[in-house]
Amino acid sequence: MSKAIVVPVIRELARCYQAFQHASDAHIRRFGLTPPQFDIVVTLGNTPGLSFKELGSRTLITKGTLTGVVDRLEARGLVERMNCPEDGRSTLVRLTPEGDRVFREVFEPHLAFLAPAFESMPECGRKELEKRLKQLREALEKRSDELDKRD
Amino acid sequence: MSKAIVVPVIRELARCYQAFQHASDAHIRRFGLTPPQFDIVVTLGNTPGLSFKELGSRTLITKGTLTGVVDRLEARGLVERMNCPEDGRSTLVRLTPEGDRVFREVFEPHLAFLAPAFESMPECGRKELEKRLKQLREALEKRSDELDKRD
DNA sequence: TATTGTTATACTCTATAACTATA
DNA sequence: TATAGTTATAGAGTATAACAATA
Repeated sequence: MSKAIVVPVIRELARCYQAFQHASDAHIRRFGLTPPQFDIVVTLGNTPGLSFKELGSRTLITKGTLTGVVDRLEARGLVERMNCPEDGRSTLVRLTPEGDRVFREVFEPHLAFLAPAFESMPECGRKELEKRLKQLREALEKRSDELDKRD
Repeated sequence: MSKAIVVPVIRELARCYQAFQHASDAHIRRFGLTPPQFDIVVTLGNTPGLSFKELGSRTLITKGTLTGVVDRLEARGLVERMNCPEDGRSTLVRLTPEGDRVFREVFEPHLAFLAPAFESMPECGRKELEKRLKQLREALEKRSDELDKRD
């Protein structure tokens, strides 16, 4: 019976992520960014720029949606589009200096704000959690591949 | 330095939940439900009905949004509104027989589909993960309370 | 032919604030 | 006065499919 095994862990995973989201969203909105926009800014942070394809696969935002989210960030001067020298079909997105400033001003305080929650857990507990989450993620990704294969 | 502590665990938490979402969303959409709609149906499953207030706090959907999501589920005949006998201001939402049927037909296969990912982890690993996630969640909830207090 | 990104469409979700009715 | 839910508004995200340019 799969239910007894799956439900308790899923519930905790979902509730934990929701708690994270809840703490994050309220904090992020104070800086005038939506969660997907914040996701993009953070993903682009400390990179030389990423293609739409890569940005999409890292954030799980599909390409049609991504165009819109990037448009809005571009309109606000936080990111810019660049032609990709290696592949004429590809467009790179990178943070502008202003975007980089926002990344640093938003991301660092955001982490500092969340830190107490993580510091309350012993070092070994965090390591353990990290390891188990990684295991589960990899197993879940295999399930997604399985679903894709059915099409 | 908070960054070194927070980032790796958050990243794994986020990636793991994304992997779960990714596997779930694709699966759920095959049944014609959006993720928030599925969330509502699952939350109402095996209950005698919940008030909007309770439904909102369990799913983290704010009240204005919730009205719309419930409207769409009601239009499809999956849920129904009922007056609350104890409090005239309150409205209860519960699954219709059809909604209950969908709950069982969608939720069980959904779990069965995800199960292999969880079964790949040893029993003690799941328990450990569950425990750590709960700890982290409680700590994160405290951070949210902290943010609320500032207003 | 396949891939990258854009555009177009239609709908859902979202925050927010004003509103109604009950308590 | 406070609370539960609705309505109104405006914007953002979403899936999907058709499209252009390049590989």
